[in-house]
Amino acid sequence: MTRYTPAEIEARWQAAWARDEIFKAVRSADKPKYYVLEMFPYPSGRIHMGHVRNYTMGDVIARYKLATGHNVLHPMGWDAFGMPAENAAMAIGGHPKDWTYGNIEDMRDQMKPLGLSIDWSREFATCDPEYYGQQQALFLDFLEAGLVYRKNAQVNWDPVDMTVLANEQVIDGKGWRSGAEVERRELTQWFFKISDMAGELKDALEGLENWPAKVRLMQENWIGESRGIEIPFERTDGGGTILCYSTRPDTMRGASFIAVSPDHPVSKALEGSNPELTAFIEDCRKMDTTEAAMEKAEKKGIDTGLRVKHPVYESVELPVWIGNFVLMDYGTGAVFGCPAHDQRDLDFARKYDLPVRNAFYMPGGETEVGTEALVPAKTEKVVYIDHFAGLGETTSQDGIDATIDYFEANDLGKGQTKYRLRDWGLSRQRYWGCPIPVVHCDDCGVVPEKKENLPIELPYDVSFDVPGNPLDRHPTWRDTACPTCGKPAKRETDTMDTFVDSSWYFARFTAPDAETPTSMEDAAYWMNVDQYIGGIEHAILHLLYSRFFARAMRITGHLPQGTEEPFDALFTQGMVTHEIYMTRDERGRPVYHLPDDIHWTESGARLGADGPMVEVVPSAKMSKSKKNVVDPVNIISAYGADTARWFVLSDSPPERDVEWTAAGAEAAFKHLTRVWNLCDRIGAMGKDAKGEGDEDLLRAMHSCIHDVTMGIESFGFNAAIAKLYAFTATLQKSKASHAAQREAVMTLAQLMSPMTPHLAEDIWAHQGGQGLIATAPWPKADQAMLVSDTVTLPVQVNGKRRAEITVPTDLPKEEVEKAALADQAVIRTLDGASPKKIIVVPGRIVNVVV
RNA sequence: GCCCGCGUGGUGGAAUGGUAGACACAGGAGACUUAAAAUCUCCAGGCGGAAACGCCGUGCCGGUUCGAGUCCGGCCGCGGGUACCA
Repeated sequence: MTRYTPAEIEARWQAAWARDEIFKAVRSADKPKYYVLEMFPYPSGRIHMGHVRNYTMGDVIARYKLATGHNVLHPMGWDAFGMPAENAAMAIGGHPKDWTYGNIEDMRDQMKPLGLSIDWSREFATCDPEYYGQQQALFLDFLEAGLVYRKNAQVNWDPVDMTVLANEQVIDGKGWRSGAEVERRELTQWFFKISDMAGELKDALEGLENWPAKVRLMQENWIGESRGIEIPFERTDGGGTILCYSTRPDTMRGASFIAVSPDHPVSKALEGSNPELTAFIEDCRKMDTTEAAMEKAEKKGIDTGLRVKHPVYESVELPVWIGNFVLMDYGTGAVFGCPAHDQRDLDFARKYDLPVRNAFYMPGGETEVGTEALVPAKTEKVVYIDHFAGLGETTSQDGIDATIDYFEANDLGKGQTKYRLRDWGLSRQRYWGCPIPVVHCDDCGVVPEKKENLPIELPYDVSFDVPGNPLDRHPTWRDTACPTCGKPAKRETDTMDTFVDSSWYFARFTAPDAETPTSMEDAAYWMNVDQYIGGIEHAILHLLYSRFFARAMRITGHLPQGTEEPFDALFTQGMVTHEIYMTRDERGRPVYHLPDDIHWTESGARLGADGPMVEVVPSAKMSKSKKNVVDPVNIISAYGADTARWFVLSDSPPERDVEWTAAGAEAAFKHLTRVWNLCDRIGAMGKDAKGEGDEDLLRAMHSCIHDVTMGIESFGFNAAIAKLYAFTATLQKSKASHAAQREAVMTLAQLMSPMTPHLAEDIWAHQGGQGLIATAPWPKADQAMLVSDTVTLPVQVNGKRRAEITVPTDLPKEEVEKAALADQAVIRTLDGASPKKIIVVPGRIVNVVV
């Protein structure tokens, strides 16, 4: 008897796959193509369990598609630009480029032993000049097509470090390194005009049938289409009008104030005129720029002293307030407040003693609004009071529509469809990103770089010992000639948001060496991605940006028609989570520790055997910043890749988060050893050995083929594996003939091959299979072997299970009813009562209702 | 705050509106063994009962249905996103 030695088996078969180049993707007309892609990793330095889970799932699909006769494209690359590389350079010295490429080397070395069916010849990193140079070409084409523009926008500014901070670097309103109170500062920045496509991006969601409904819903809400109206309110001081946007113009009667954003032109004009008001606006500027911070902050305001006329009730004047809760980016940056029918407005009105006036009541009751605003569903009927357009009892939705019509007819306002989606700011004041290929010329202004000068490469000789963007203070890099007039000019020092890098890499994979961003021939053949797999945390931004990019690339001639939605099917896997271990430094800030460094003692978790106690924070997504990561390399070296792969697939449903625990890998290894031993035993049988129960074994086999195939197709990997466990047990106990057992074990190996490809190859070879199992045709379930003659039905009385009957599968309903009523347990439960109704669901259940 | 999910034994989880707890981990008992490991067999939601069996049970409250873990409404808890983390 031989032993299961994964290290040896896995190396051997990986070499065999490489030798035959079976994973190399080549265009071919004789097979249907299948493009499977997992979201590419950020090269943090170590692969973690989330990666193993993600890439193993993709690999199962890729290998299954290969076995079912597809021409598979399954590439891998690196999302290599980003902040952590600069942070590492600041923290430990070194260069972001060296750090990143070193990490890529390490991670590739850790990933390759997993035996993924990847075409490594297509690998690239987004920080390769060959990639980001093409990205710069795309930028120039987008610019020419009017898809990119510049405008002012606010950033988090650290006044001590004199640098722009990412939201993640702002902790409780303070800079993470300096501890200084962060201010908002306005900079001129580059934007993609994604808002122009808002309606289309929303409408097209409906066609994404193979996307999770939750992702489509999240995107729809994010785009946030709303039908409303823009209403100009005339200032009483003759200073013009203030344009307000409202989705509830039907509540106009209840309007009791106007609120404008602190960034609104009205606010800016008043700033400095009055110390109190100036202080208020300055205070608003200290708030984080994040939506969450603004929404959670206490709602505050200040009366500007300005007044506007109510557009309908002309005798009414409304005060104009500045409100810290009004966003300049949404609508017109000004709203009218109707406290009776909006909770936020009501809280605001109660706080500042503003009037609360109903625009409607619920039918049958004129109740006054207290601390809760009256906000019924739009489909509910309400009774409008003294409505200018003559509305009485109707739904809010009808009220809104009628009001918009009335306002438009009387030239009081204009109906508008607006979106919450804002344009995509792509400028970053950082070094480690794709340089924006434009030049600032004193005479010609902002000038696009010439394509022949691409790539505009990052300089290597930079330092991170002082805060700020090293490109800004580089002695010569900025100096260039204006592409238009040739005079000395300065390069743009902003680099691109890393989301740009990941918004088109899937297209680049179809022709990674092309001299242009894409090759139309290759894109036409390989696009779209048939199955995209990645974390749910990317449900909105990455996927929405990629959808925008696909459209923009279509418009600029970089992708063929039909690629506007680049991902035909999407699967969002859950995250791998782990407890977080934390101590605090002398300033009370958290310091995180790796699970490997934690020692569990009777008194709790310690850092090292006698070290300080560690605070255990509940499980969260494994992330480098929280250090709650587990190293899969240990598991691979202890048990082999097949065990690691089997384990991550078997333990929980792929879309759900999984809490990592060390237990379980051992069990997976034991099972694979059992399968190995089984193959060994069958191999040792006499070729002509007869036995009993061939039919039963083959029936179980066909049922397993069916269930595993369905499981793989529906991402039910854990359920598929449960079936494989059961079938293995059946085969282990089987006394069938050698021929039947050999067929069974070879089929078992095939069904396992997407999950444990190395072990499967070995069993296949051991049993004398032809060629590689990876390219052997996928087994088909014989329908005739799946049906049985009899079926066991549970019998319920009033919905509670009381008995079981076994009847012929094709027994007519009336006969099933008779059989159920004849059952002793049913008779006992009925206790003489006569059934009112009997429900027979063929093949499933019988329910007797009394 | 807002948007989107999730919640089932000691644990991970299974279950087209149709027998809740498949499969596995941890646990218990047994076989083999001088012994241990390994392997194999069996038990195992809770309460009551010798057993047959009965009652309860899928975060909480209510509803729809012959029948609800699954659908609907309202809560609670946890997680993801919240536009400069990727």
